[in-house]
Amino acid sequence: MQQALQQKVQKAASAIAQECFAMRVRYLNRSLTSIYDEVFRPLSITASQVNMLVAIITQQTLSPSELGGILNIEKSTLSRNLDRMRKAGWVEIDSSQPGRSHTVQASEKGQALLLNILPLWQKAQETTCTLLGSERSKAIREVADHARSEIMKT
Amino acid sequence: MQQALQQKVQKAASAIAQECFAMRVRYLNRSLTSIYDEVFRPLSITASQVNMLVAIITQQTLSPSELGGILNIEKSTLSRNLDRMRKAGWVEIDSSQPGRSHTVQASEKGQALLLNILPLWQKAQETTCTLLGSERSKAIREVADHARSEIMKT
DNA sequence: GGGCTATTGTTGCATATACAACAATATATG
DNA sequence: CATATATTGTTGTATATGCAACAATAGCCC
Repeated sequence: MQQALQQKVQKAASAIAQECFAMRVRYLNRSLTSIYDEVFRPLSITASQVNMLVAIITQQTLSPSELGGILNIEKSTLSRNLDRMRKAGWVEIDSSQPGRSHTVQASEKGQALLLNILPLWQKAQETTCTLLGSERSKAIREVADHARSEIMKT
Repeated sequence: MQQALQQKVQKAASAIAQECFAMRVRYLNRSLTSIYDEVFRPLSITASQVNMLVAIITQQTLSPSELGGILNIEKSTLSRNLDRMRKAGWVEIDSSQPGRSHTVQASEKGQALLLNILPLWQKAQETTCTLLGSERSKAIREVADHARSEIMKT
């Protein structure tokens, strides 16, 4: 490969490495998810599942598609994630009205679990805050909440 | 379930929903990754693979474990991701010294691909900047780069 | 009402991710 | 030098994620 081309390639790689937003949120995702997954492990629940459980309990009852809208999770992903949580006994899914939009809600077991999750979550939250610093932690909230409001518009 | 307990559960869920960092970076990850995946689709490469290719080209040559350190990706994940990229012909993996640390580098095809990726990446980058606003975009960079420097210390 | 379209959910397939266990090698320590 | 320990990489297993295609239903327009 020519010298000139090589330099172009290097410059392109450097530019992307120094600027890319996707690379950065993906890095943060891996790093923070591992913190939360680790503290939740004694309860055999993942960070992803805690997120879903929290959203379901907050909303009391809702359809899978509404939940997908709130969390911006694709319907097929949600379908299988919910199925795992149903098998674990944390949520109940009412598919009685055939074909109609299903309803999802937390079971008693799922609600009780959340109370055990809370102190573990607080620990992970603190670890994260220490890692990022409190100013940057606030920034994460601000950015994500803004993105969510923008995405929900559409 | 008792009324008092129900309230505790609701409060816990609200607190987590309003504060959780993991929920937020996971949301951003899904939202931004889909923007980049979409623009890269014509080249049959994913955002994750672009990240890896960029890191490899920037470093010129390095071992899988070094790459894992840079991107904070678990070694087993990396092993399989690299294998897919090798099969696609974008990287070369030298395992000649048996048992010793392997070396990874981009192939000519991989380097040429990066030049085609660049304009698509710029488009995704702009879309993201419009979605987040330029101040918040800067904040993402600041937070992730700080986290990376903290994590690299250890 | 009848047909067209949009919404909702599932399934097949592929990639991304990580833990645990393993194998092989490298390094340190006595 | 020999053994104990640490590093490196792969493989088995499981969850998380999304696209495409499909099925079923709901809603709309005439």
